[in-house]
Amino acid sequence: MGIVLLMDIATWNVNSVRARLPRLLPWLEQRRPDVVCLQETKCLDEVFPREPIEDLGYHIECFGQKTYNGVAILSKSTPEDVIRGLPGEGEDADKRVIGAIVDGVMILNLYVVNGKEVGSDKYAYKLEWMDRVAELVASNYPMDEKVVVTGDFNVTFDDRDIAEPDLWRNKILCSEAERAAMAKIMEPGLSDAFRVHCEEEGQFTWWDFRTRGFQRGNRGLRIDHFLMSPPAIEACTQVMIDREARDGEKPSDHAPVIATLS
DNA sequence: ATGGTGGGTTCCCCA
Repeated sequence: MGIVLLMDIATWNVNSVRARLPRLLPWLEQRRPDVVCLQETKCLDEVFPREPIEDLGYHIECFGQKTYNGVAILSKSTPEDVIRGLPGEGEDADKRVIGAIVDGVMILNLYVVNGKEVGSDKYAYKLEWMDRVAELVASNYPMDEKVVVTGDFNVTFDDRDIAEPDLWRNKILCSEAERAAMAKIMEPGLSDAFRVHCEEEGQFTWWDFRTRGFQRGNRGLRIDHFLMSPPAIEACTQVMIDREARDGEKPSDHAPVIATLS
């Protein structure tokens, strides 16, 4: 008799955890995910809004900075073996990585560098940063364990992940080098869990505020992902994009994505 | 259309 696992793991780029509290708190109450990986929390750990989230029964592990970036893991069970940042980083490095083991599942939560524009300095930084993530995954995450690498990857896999693929051809979030960097992260044995369950095009997780892409006919991209090891893929029964959370008053520009392991 | 909107901070940056 093994342990019965029934676990909803969510990922959500909230674009400021403090600004998003009026959406995050009711969403936690409604969806009650067991684990929530947040990105772009945009605050120092000492001002992370712990109380209202703890009141809903969540442990909080956060790794933030002022203004930019910031990640957190909320979990109903106590997280173990928490890691913050990439190996060898200095104190001033971007806060983009937090990991933990929750109920035996090895979770790695990433806010991947955006990269601004193909060929820019930030683009080079993105590729180099993703290379370091690949190193971490290859050396510290055994593929015979349940491994879930999730977050905002700022990379699409193929044309199905892009509302207007010809407009985005070889642009940021869609270039071959970014996709190769994704493939390198996944090389030890991770798969795109969403595509195990859904082959359809037009399934997006991010819509640009500036072009009003959500309101103007679902003009989005799929850039928030669940990469899973074979035992996690085996346990994963569905991956759903919660479009409702992208609608309404003061949403983030990203929808949450929820994976169920059973 | 090299913008647009939104969040955080500072008189602009990042997405």
